[in-house]
Amino acid sequence: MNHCNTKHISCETCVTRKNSLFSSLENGEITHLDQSKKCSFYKKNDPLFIEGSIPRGVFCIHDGKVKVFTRGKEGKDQIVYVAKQGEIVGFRALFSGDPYVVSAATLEESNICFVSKADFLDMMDNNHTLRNGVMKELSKELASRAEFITEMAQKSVRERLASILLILQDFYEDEPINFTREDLANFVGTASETLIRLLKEFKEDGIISSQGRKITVLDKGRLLQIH
Amino acid sequence: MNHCNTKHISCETCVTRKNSLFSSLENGEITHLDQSKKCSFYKKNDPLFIEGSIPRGVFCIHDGKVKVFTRGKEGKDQIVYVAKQGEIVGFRALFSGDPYVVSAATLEESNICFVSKADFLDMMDNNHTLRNGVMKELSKELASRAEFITEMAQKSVRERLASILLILQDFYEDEPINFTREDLANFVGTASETLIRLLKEFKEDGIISSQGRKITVLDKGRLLQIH
DNA sequence: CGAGCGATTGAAAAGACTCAACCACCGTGG
DNA sequence: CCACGGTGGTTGAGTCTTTTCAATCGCTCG
Repeated sequence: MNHCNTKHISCETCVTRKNSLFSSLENGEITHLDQSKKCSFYKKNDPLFIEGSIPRGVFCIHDGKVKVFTRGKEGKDQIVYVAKQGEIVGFRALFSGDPYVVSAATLEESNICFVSKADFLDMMDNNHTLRNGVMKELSKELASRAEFITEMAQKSVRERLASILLILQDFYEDEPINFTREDLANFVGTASETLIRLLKEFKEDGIISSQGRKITVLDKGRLLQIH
Repeated sequence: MNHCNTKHISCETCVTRKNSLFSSLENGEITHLDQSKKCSFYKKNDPLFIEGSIPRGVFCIHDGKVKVFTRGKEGKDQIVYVAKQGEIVGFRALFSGDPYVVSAATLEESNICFVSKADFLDMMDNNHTLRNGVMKELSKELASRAEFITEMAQKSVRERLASILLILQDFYEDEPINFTREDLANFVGTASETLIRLLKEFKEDGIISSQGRKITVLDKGRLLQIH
């Protein structure tokens, strides 16, 4: 493992938790969770889990950002999802009993807690609200993937890039988008050369600006039109 | 509605049910289900539900086949899933409280039972096995969509067609694939002209044969290589 | 018989990919 | 301090794939 254990983050006082799926936990549950979970610091690009391996629990992002991707054709990654602070990653894999079909890795330095499968499933069984939250999450994710399939299958690379930039602008809130060209190409599903040329066009059209690898969306409206 | 109510199909003796998510129901539950559900006959291409409308229950396919699709760019449909006998369609939408983001329609004449949202959620609450089955379904579906995204984003139309033919061959078991070129194009995510040209090539290469709209896979191995 | 729809073909144009080369930046070790 | 190597970013040119548009064909249904 690349990441290392780090100072314990208390669930009880954790502000991130309050806005997460775990917001409904009761005191007893929080205490138990606090005792059994493991907190780790991840450097940029450290893996959380890898396609084909067996799920042993879920990952709770205290701070930082994570990409979820599959290894596609000739080892080219395809990003299917990005998660940030407050999101829980990897619970989808716990129910089927199958190995992961996706991998996850950090996009930047992150603090992430690990909750074992047994603990998570126990909480799911006992806590109705948590269970409903998880079901809701699964449904939303399923819906968003149906839309993403359509996006990928029907749209040109230019249109896909516009959509992804909108997704990422939202994901990064105020801050500029901080993705390598490679990762961006792996999200849009194109060659990095093509991606770079399109970014250049968007830049010339005043739709985005960029400094180094950081991209800022200037004209959201125009991106929506392309998309 | 295009479909019409039809002779009641008894859940108790239903062979289809025994291999479905509802296999775990107990006698009391079956009786209740039997009383409250509605059975209908659907002609080919009749809609089950439509993107944007509010989910009111789930659809249980007694016999027949169903496509699940989104309306994409310029009204072009994108098929994201196909379901057949024994599958329950539409339960993904019940948990989020949001309108459908996909539509569903029959691919052929089908008999399909409708179970109300309240009944379905009640059974979910009370029946642990059903609940686990549903969670498992959701997870599997999520996994398969992640792979499908990668497929669509990274592969050429030719490769995508090969994959889809493999999926459909499995779906149709022994029988020939019975899809309009339009639907096939809407699954692969391409123009129907392109689809037709590629089918012709596959046919010339002896990989498939076709009579009218029916397609038979002759050489699965070669399709796997393309894919 | 004629309308209309799905299937098919052809030709031209647009889009995207590949390959090859080059640049720019950054951290390392001499 | 600077040369070095490596990685990620950028550009150009040629090629292949895919789309688009237009036209034709064949069949079914009223």
